[in-house]
Order: sequence, then C-alpha cells, then structure tokens
Amino acid sequence: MPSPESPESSGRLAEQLLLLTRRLHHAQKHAFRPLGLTPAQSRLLRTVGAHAQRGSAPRMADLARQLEVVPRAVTSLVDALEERGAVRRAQDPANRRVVLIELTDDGRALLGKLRRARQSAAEGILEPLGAEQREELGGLLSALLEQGEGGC
Amino acid sequence: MPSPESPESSGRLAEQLLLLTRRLHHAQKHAFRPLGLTPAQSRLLRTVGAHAQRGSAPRMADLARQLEVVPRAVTSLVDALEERGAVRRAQDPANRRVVLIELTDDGRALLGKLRRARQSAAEGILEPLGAEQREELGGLLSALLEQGEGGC
DNA sequence: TATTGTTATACTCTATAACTATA
DNA sequence: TATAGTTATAGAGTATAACAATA
Repeated sequence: MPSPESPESSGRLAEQLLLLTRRLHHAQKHAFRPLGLTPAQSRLLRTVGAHAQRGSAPRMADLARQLEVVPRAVTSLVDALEERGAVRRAQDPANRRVVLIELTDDGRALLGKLRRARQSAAEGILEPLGAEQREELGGLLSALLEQGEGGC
Repeated sequence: MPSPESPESSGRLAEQLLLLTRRLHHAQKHAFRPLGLTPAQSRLLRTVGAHAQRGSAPRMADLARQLEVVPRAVTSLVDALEERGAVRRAQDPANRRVVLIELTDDGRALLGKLRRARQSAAEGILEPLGAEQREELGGLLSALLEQGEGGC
C-alpha cells in the first residue's frame, strides 16, 4: 500500500532528474561534436526532420512552441544550421512575415549520422535499464510531460 | 511480455528527460529568484548544507566531485554565495592548499526558505504522479545514477 | 613533481526588450 | 493594432588552459 504523497520526495526526485540530465547533456555534447552540432542544434534539426517526414516545413514559431523556447532562441539555432547547410529559410508565399524552415539534402544526410550518435549517447546513460524498465520510465515521463503542454 | 531492448526507445527517453528537466529548471529559476539564488547556486548551497548537517565542511574539490562539475565551476558559485553571506571560505590548517566551505547562520536560514521553494517548484512538475509512481520513478532514476558515479 | 584552487577566457543556451516588416 | 521574426544585449552555466601556492 503506497504512502500518501510525501512532499519531501519531490525534492529528491528533482535533484536526480537534474543530475541525470546533466550527464545526458554531457554525453550528447561529446557524441555530437564530430558532426559539428551542439545538443540544442541537434534537437532543432530533429524537429525539422520530423516535420519534413510528414511533408511539411515548420515555421519559426512552430519550432519555438515545440522546443519550449522563446522565438529568439530559434533564430540563433537556425542561423547555425543554415550556415552549416543543414536547413534553409524559405518565405511563405501566403504570408510574407512567415519564415519556413526546410531540410536540405545535406541536412537529411546529417540526420542519419545524428541518429546513431544520439542513440549511442543515450544508450550510455540508459544502459542499466532493461526493456521493461524503459517502458515504465517512458510511461512516467509521458505522464509528467502531458500536463502543462500549453506552456506557461 | 517485454520486447528486447529497442535501440530506438533510448532516443525518445532522452528527449523526454531533457524536456522535462528544462521545465524543472525553468520552474526553479522563478521559484528561487525571490531568494536571490540561481538554480546552480541553490544546488551548491544544499550540498554544503548536507555536509554541515553531518558536522563537516566540504573542500572545493569535494563539491566539484559531488556536483559533477569541474572545480573551476565551483569557484564561481562559492564566490556568489560568499558575497551573499551564505557560506564562507576557511583554510584547512592541516593543508594550506585546501579551502573549506562553511555554512554561515545566514546560509542556514536561507536553506530553510530554499527548501520550501524547491518543493513547490518540484511539486508543480511532479504533480501528475501519485506516491506509488513517484517511488517507481525514484527507483528507476537511482538505478540510472548508480552507474558511472566514478565520473568520466 | 603532484595537488588545490584560482585567474583568464570563451562558448552554449536561453531570456528580455526594442525594432522592422508585414497583415 | 496584432503578428512574425529579427537585432541588440545580458546573464547563467560550464569548460579548457595557464598559473600560483603548497605539499
């Protein structure tokens, strides 16, 4: 029988989450360096790739919402990826204020390499868990992420 | 019946972890601002507090190891906390290279306020989980953190 | 010569605020 | 007037490298 919500536990969970993510970020940083990508750039590129797979090109504002960052942060990341040739900015003919982010062929190739690097970085962190435990963890994280999707 | 380790799942778990921690960091930043503390400073202060509770004062190197950051990073955080009057540097008489970090009375009082702020920030994130699920999550995170404690 | 912590420096990530151009 | 994205700026967090003091 589970005890009632202990307010003390939440602080410890938060600490664990932060430390684990620090390690993950560190692993990604090193795994992505050979590709010339920072973790945040990789995250953006993956998001653009997901849109491209559905045959669409996201707007800057779409990316900001999905990544849960301010639009200004997207500008810098797209700047870096565009300079690297992985994405390109295009104007939406229907609304000339809107900037659409398109994946280039180079970007598509980069995504393939990135996928492997991402997995090896994540695997180094998640290695202690078996398939069943990973599913459990995924479920708990999904439950936590579902709330507050509307932003603050 | 659980399927075997799926390499694809690890990438998704990593993404979830990073997004959740981004929210947590954001919540902490706002919860700690009234106390004049940043999340990293709070984390350091809590670590010093834990040592103090055991009647000991950590060295800079101890803090770097526990926080899993480079010693140089600790210097900046201690600088900030010392300026704020929450901790003070003391020399180890047994080894004059060593700097011991002591909690001041102000620091102790600050830790009390910090504890409440930390809990409210964490609670805002963890609210969807019941006690049983939190225990489950804590167990999984502990399993993940146990490995690689030796640093890289 | 090895260890402890520091000064100096730089980069990543993200934020706020003010501005431009569209609508 | 409201929206989309940008320029300008700043601050948090952390890293590497060179160095001083001590052992």
